Amino acid sequence: MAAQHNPRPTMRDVASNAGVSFKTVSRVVNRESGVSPDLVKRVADAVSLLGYRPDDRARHLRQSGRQTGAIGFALVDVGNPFFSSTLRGIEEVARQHGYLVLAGSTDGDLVRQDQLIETFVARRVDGIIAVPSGHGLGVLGHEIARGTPVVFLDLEPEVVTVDLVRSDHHGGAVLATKHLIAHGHRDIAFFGDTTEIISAKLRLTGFRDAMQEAGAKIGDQRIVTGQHSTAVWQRIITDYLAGSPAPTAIFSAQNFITVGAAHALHALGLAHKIAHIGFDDIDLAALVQPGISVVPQQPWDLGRQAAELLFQRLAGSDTPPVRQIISSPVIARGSGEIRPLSVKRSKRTA
Amino acid sequence: MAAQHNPRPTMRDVASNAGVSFKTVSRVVNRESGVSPDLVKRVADAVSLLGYRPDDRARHLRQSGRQTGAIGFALVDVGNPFFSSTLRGIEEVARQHGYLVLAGSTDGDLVRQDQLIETFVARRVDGIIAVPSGHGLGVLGHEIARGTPVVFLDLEPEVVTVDLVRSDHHGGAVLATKHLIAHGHRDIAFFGDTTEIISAKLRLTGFRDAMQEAGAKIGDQRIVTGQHSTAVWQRIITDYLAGSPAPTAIFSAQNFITVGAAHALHALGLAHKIAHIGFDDIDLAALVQPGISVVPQQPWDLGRQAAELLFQRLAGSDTPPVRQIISSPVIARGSGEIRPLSVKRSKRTA
DNA sequence: CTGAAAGCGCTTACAG
DNA sequence: CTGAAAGCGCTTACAG
Repeated sequence: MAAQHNPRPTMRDVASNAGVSFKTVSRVVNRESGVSPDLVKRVADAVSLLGYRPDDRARHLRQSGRQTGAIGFALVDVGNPFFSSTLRGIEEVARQHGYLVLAGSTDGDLVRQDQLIETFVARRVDGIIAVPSGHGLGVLGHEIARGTPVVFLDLEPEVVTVDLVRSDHHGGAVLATKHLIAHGHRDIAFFGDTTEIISAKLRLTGFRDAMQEAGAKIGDQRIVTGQHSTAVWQRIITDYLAGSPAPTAIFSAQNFITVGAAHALHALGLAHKIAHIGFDDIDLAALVQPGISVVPQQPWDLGRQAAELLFQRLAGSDTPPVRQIISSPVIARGSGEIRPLSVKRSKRTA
Repeated sequence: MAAQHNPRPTMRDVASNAGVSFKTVSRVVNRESGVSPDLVKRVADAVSLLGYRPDDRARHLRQSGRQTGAIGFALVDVGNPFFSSTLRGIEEVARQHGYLVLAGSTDGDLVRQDQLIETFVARRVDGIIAVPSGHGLGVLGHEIARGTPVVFLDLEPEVVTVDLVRSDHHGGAVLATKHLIAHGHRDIAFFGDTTEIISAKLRLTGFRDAMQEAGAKIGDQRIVTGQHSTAVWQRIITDYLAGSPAPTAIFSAQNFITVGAAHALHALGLAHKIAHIGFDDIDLAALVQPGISVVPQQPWDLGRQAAELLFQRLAGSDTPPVRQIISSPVIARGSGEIRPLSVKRSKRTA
């Protein structure tokens, strides 16, 4: 049934081929000193003849309590460039330490997150980096309580007892909103991820806070949140802007939403009329007319730093939990500097 | 030293807590039938009290020869959206089968690829999906010979004895080149990945073939290949176009290069003068002025299909190797339809 | 329905 | 310098 034709050779197979005890094979494979050159050669020959590869599972089993050389990374969606860049950053650090990264997408769903964490635990990863679901910690909470080294990335649950690296979601959203306000806007629409995602909630709160500080009212329909693809966001925002009283500016609080919003604005011919700022940078944002202003993140650095923190824990550090919160200034490219139309509520149809 | 404070409970710990033999714990944990409800309850309570999690490594060890529930994916760079979308597609299929995906970046380097494959093998993955390095198969070749199910993705080594899923690199490049030729171009510059990458070589060959078929000569300096970041490509292409005799059109044969090329063209004010077509689609390509014409790929589908093939092998299929080669037509958005300037070689400086 | 024995492929003590 | 024994945490036969 299985495509595995011939079973893999074991140490015993190598040993009998080389005419030594399998303990000697173990010594040679692990490059322990004190084996006669003659035997080393014979074993090495047998290893390459048979194509022997040690089984890490068996190896780690006996070394119970020692490290297994793998860490897990539970992220929201590897298909999102933000998270995949983050993964790449983690991978680089892990590789320097000789570690493998097990990664999986949760889509922000606690059930999927729990499945993933269980899988990591079943394989006895040495530590976990996680973008925790807004629905709770689930199994991850047990692992933290048990003492498994965990670092949170991007998101921050209410109670944090472990290391954390994330962007300043609230502060970034405040900056973005203030940027629009400074350019004369008071009627701004906010499009963001579902507030079940912690970072999305923080960004929304930042928007509200900045608006309130400026004494600007947020109309009933001005906040739209949800979990959608770029294409769906484009449709939602197109319908929104084509509908009655359009805002003078929009704030798209996530990379896919920003792409959708840009498409909507262009399709409606409003790209030069309605101001637009995004959270998270995207390719080609500088080349669109007008360029899309954003508050960027540094996903690669976030990943690197999270991994550095995790490996410090794995090395035995027991300092109090670290909180690294990274801010970035607005990148002004044009779309965020459009001033409100003097004639408000210009009528337009798609 | 290790942050692992209290060691994980084992089946024996659960057994002594529940007052049963550890074999009974094994039965309950594996939901085997024929355990009295009373014992099931006592064991279940002990499991949750102690926070017992079975150790998959030990489990698989005894089930020698059976499947371990993990597959490996050796890709070039998870930070590249093309590959991360591919990974996401694989992940979806793997999840349906209850499998975990171990993924890692090779950067096209055979040494890194070998390290990664060795790691996969040491963990006894059931199968491997790989974007093989142009420098050879290395350890992967041994694994294929040994009978490990392997599927190639995106790239195709010279000798293929396993399943393969990839885009039609040569045909896509021919289409792109013909598209430019059909719009009057004969002097086209090609920017591509290093030809050590198999797909890059195929794309270059497609370019050459289409040019030759049209009777167009390729000038000495018209082919530029290398392995660079977007920013470096931008600089290279800027310098190239700012230098003497610029081509009337350019073909950027990879997503990062396309982004770099677009930036270069815009910075030089040539975006409306020199035609441009890319291989692989990118976000916002339709919104730039002019829109960037491309031959797209479907990375998500490539991943899904590769995974489907692998799981068929894991289920025991032993049909001859499958070759799935996917083509896409040109998406014309403007940049690829620019006609050559009547006044050739307009002098411009950056 | 429940359990004691043997073994998966290795490493860790212990002998010689 | 080399090897026979015991054990890692489980599952697979085999007893009762």
